[in-house]
Amino acid sequence: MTIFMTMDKLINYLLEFGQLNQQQIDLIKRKAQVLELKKDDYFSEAGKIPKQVAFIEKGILRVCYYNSNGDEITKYFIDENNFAVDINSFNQKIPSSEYVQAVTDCKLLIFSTESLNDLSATIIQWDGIIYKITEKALVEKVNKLSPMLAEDAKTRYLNFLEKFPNLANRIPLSYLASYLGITQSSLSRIRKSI
Amino acid sequence: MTIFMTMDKLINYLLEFGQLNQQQIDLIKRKAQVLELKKDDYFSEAGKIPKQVAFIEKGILRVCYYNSNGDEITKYFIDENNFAVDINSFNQKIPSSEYVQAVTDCKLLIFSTESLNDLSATIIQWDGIIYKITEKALVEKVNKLSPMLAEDAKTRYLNFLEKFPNLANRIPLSYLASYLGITQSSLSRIRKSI
DNA sequence: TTCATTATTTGCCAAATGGCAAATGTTTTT
DNA sequence: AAAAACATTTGCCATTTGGCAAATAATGAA
Repeated sequence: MTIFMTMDKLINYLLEFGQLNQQQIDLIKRKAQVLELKKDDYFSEAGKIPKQVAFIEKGILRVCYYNSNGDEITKYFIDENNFAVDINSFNQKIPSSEYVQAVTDCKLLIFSTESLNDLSATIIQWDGIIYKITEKALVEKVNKLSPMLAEDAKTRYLNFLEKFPNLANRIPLSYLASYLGITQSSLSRIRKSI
Repeated sequence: MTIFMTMDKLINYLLEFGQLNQQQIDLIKRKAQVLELKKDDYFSEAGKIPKQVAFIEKGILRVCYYNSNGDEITKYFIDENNFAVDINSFNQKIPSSEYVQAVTDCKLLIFSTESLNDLSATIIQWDGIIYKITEKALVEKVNKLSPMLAEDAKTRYLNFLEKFPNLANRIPLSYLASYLGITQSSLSRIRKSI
């Protein structure tokens, strides 16, 4: 084991969206920092201006917020091989209204604002790659959410189980219930019925 | 009235996302074409590769698709001062799975793939502006859909009424019901209860 | 281990929504 | 105008989900 990490997942992921030569890849690796989060740790918090973007190499994060009613709502879960950031707050440099929290132990590769600026200035394809990644992630979220409206809660739960096997019983009911748009009691009954 | 259209809405909209000089503005205007759609006309159809992007200067479009059950689902409505396109299919040049249809008479400004390429090649800020617009539109869609899951159908209907006053009674029940994720009968009853 | 705290399940009943078919209303065609 | 086609409303009843509180289970602290 050397001090040079492979960061294979990150690099392979980036290469899906554009070409990079070895020199560029090395630069990207130098700019990334490893951050390990324990279950329940926060990656970023509401009220703060996000200063980092995370690539999830291992583990699962969730994005949540408090609605006008004071209820904590899980907006979505993000799993391995995806970037996590409140994109709006990050770009506009305004305080986030969301929390990003580890729901399992996580290994993240993080990029600071400055690192991203450097990469953007040095690697000509960088902005295009980031643009494609962002767009794809957002389109996926819309396409995921949209049909959920028409599904009943049981179907939504089963789809969640399919996407995140093993997770359902390791996170608080409240996380999952609010993501599914139902009460904890209802989720508990749905669980029992399966 | 000269042959030079003002296209003020489009230009003002673009200027929200970046600076453009007069020469660039004139070029953009020359690349845009006016397209008037009658209520119920399609701007683009599932199965075809989208070759145009539309800016809605007047009117309202809806994006819809058929789910695995064969039901026609309205994914969302798009109103004035927004761009409309199946971004995924457009960028990847793959057949769309969605229809984009006028739900009122519309006046659109359309850009062809070639025009957009020209603009991208000529106006240095173009890609950045389009990127910001795309990102904002997608983030808005996610932020709109996400809380709908937890709302009851009546609340979703009232929110729709607020955003699109006057539209609810001018479009088929089925468009609205499928957007709200409920049956037509339920929507009819909700209407009556208000 | 025991107690205290927190999370989950359950019972009970009310409210929301769906499914289906018939009735009514509207639009289009002939 | 009459008929046909289509859209919306309504009745009836089943199913889903919510609200609330109590019971039970799981977790963490003393």
